[in-house]
Amino acid sequence: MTTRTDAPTRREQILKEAARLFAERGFHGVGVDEIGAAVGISGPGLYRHFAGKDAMLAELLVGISGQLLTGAKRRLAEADGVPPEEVLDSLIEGHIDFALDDRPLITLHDRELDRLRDSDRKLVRQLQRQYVELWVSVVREVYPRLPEPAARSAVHSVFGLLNSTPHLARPGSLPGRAKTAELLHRMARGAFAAAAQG
Amino acid sequence: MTTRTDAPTRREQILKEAARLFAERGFHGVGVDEIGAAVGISGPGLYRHFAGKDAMLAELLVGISGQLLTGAKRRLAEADGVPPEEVLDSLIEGHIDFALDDRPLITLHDRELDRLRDSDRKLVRQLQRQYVELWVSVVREVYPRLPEPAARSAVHSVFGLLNSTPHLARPGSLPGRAKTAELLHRMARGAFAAAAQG
DNA sequence: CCTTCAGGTTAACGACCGCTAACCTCCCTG
DNA sequence: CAGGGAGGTTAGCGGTCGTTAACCTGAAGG
Repeated sequence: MTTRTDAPTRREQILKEAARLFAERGFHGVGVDEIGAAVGISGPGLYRHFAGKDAMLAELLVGISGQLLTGAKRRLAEADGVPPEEVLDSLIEGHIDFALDDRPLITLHDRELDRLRDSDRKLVRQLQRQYVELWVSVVREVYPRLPEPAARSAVHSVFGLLNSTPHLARPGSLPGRAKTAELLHRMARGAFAAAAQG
Repeated sequence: MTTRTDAPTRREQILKEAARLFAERGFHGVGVDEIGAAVGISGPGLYRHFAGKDAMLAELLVGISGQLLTGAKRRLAEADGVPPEEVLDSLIEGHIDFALDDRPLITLHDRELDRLRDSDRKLVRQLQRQYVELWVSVVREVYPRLPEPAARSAVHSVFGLLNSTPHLARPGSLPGRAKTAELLHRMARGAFAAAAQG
């Protein structure tokens, strides 16, 4: 874990608020003035930190995809000799942590991809594909009888399940973060198990 | 089943194309000229059929929510004396049919709700809530030991799972509609079962 | 045959939005 | 203590977009 104690840079503030606003009202629904206002500067001041509105979205989406992939790779690298069931649990846990802690990013991740420049979109898709394939390989180790296309569909569907956290009640009303994480984890495992039981 | 054989009205054409475009590029990302062009008329001609762009989105979202709720109510009404497991299967089947046959609508359904006028948004949310509560009650009949908050979370998560169909490969490359529907169905049941196994 | 009206058309207006230009003001550093 | 860059500011330009206005046309109906 690389925990940070130092204050966030202005750039990071902007990205965080932009993510929240984009998730709430959509990329085209948010003006640069609003993003600026959210961090206490106004409008064109943002251009001291980013080339443009598109660049903010690109950095957010590339960051998310990269972070997910990097985390998954790390988990896989650390799992030498560990039974595949536990590796899958680790992947699920990592994804749930992300979905619960960075809901706006999860929302953006599958919602605003098409608003990117071609090159950025290709990069993000490539990272996403690697992430999916990594999951598929682990799932097929746990359930060798599951054909690859079905495994891939199952992985996408489980992502849909785990990424449903933004639709869950506003933080506070749900049975607590730990309970929610555990429920999601169990459901994901149950879904995979059922998928394999063809 | 109320199958239609007559040609779609211009209004319906517009709604269908608008749904596709909104799903592809987002509500704010589509201009009225594009919607018009998609049905062979241009721009302001749309205003002979709708009060404005907002009205199209509103009609789409209210329509989706209402259709889902109506279908679920019908399934429940037809299930007198049927074991709750089969009722749940019927609900799942209905939702999968919708998700597979109307992907753009499913996409819009949880993506552009916030772009609605207050009154329309309240209506849609009310319909959605009724739909969720209907599922919750059936789920709790099948799994009486599952507490209500957990059941509600589980239902939302399963919706996420079932609504993942737009992310599945373009039609044709996946293992066939029937196979996909069956896989999704199995996973949904597995997810619920695992949720109940606290 | 004239009227009416549904369903189009193009022109244009007003608002908004992303972005640039020009300028200001600290604070750091040689 | 000069000066220069980092990080703001406001004014404003150019383009886009939703919407309205004004006009046209073909088919139905008395």
